[in-house]
Amino acid sequence: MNHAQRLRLTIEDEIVNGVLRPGARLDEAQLAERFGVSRTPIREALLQLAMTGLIEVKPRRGAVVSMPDPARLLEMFETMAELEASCGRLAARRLTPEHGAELSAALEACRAAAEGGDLAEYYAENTVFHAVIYRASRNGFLCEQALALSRRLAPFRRLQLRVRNRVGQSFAEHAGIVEAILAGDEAETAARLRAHVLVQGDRFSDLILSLRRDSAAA
Amino acid sequence: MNHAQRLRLTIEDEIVNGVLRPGARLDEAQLAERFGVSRTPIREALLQLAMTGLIEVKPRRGAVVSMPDPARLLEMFETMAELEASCGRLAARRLTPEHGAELSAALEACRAAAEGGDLAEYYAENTVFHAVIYRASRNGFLCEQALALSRRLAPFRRLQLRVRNRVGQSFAEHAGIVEAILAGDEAETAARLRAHVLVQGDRFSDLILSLRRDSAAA
DNA sequence: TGCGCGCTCCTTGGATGCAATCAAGCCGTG
DNA sequence: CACGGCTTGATTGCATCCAAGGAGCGCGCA
Repeated sequence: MNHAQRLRLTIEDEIVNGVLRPGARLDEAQLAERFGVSRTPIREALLQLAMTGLIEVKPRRGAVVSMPDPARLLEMFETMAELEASCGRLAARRLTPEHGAELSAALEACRAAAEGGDLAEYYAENTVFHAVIYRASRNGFLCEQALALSRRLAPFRRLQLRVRNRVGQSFAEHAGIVEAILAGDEAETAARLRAHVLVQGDRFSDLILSLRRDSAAA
Repeated sequence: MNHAQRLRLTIEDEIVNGVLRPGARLDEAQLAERFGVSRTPIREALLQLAMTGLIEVKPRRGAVVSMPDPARLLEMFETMAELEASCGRLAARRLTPEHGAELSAALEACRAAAEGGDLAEYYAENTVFHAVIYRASRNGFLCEQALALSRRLAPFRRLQLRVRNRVGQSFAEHAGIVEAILAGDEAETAARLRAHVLVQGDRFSDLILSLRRDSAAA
């Protein structure tokens, strides 16, 4: 694969996984030195990331990891909720036995992680769970869109699970969602998924406070 | 604005407006000469367009305007239907008098174009009509996503209206959608919008045939 | 004559160098 | 002492140059 593509994936990973925080500056020369390449592939990678919305390039002022204001973040979460609801609705309509089994397995993994009390593990299994729903929509394109927005929101969702008792509540919602999908209830699935994702918007003041603290610490 | 940005917008426009057809090859040197710049900003523009999905760059083999296979195109239209349904649902819930007025005005413009029998004009007013619905969702991010996918599908939707009597039917559906939104009926709005967009998938064999003929002619 | 191998040329990918622009700091003046 | 303009420095943006990798073509061999 190309340098630019590998760099793009690497930088994207670092943003998604929280190594590079929202607001962090991305200096071309610095990145070039770090990866041992010239500025050209760095520039190409940054431009591509800018198109996905993960970073922003201000003309003549370089690139920074996107830090949407709270209002926009809320819009993004709402859009995520709509995408997930669509995936879930289609999954409920078209569920194959294979996807049903995957879904149940992912739910069990969430249960195990929740009972284990390991936040990082629950976060990972939660991600898998949602990805299974995307795939179960049996619409590859929609699945890609949902994954893309999910990655874009990852830096912010990461802060959500710390809210008190959120893990237990989240798992309960997961269980309800699976139940609705297995029952083939499209409307119920969509409604539950919407609510599940939007909770993160309801708890919004917490998130804003976390962001403020993070950027103050940086 | 930058050269790369202007080039991106220009090339994007040419793809959306059918000047550059799906499958067309995008030669860097050729484009560079045509726009009187070096290959660097051309490369940057092409990479950005690749991230939006409008074009595909194959390593060492250059860029071509994306030509999704029929199955993927169907997935894309289905996703578009879901996005539009979401926009419509939110619009029905949150409609302001201003957006209501815009919606009625856009509907009237569609009526005029439909009665005038001008396909190009109806196509334009149709685009405006849908854009008004996106905006009426009062979610700027969702609106952007819908517009982006809409542009990406434009090269293919363009072929749809030629289907016999489609304009009249399309307008009737528009009227029904506006009615549902003004009534604040979320579920009805979503259902009607889904059906409206998916008609383009139902007529799919026509589209495939058009594509085959076009690529044979090219 | 048909098939396979190798060569050459064309295209892309990356590096480097140069120019333009913006930001910040400094000096002068009111 | 404060404010404004200028200058300088750093950084981006573009052009040019070089290398590497395929694809197509021709030649040779069976």
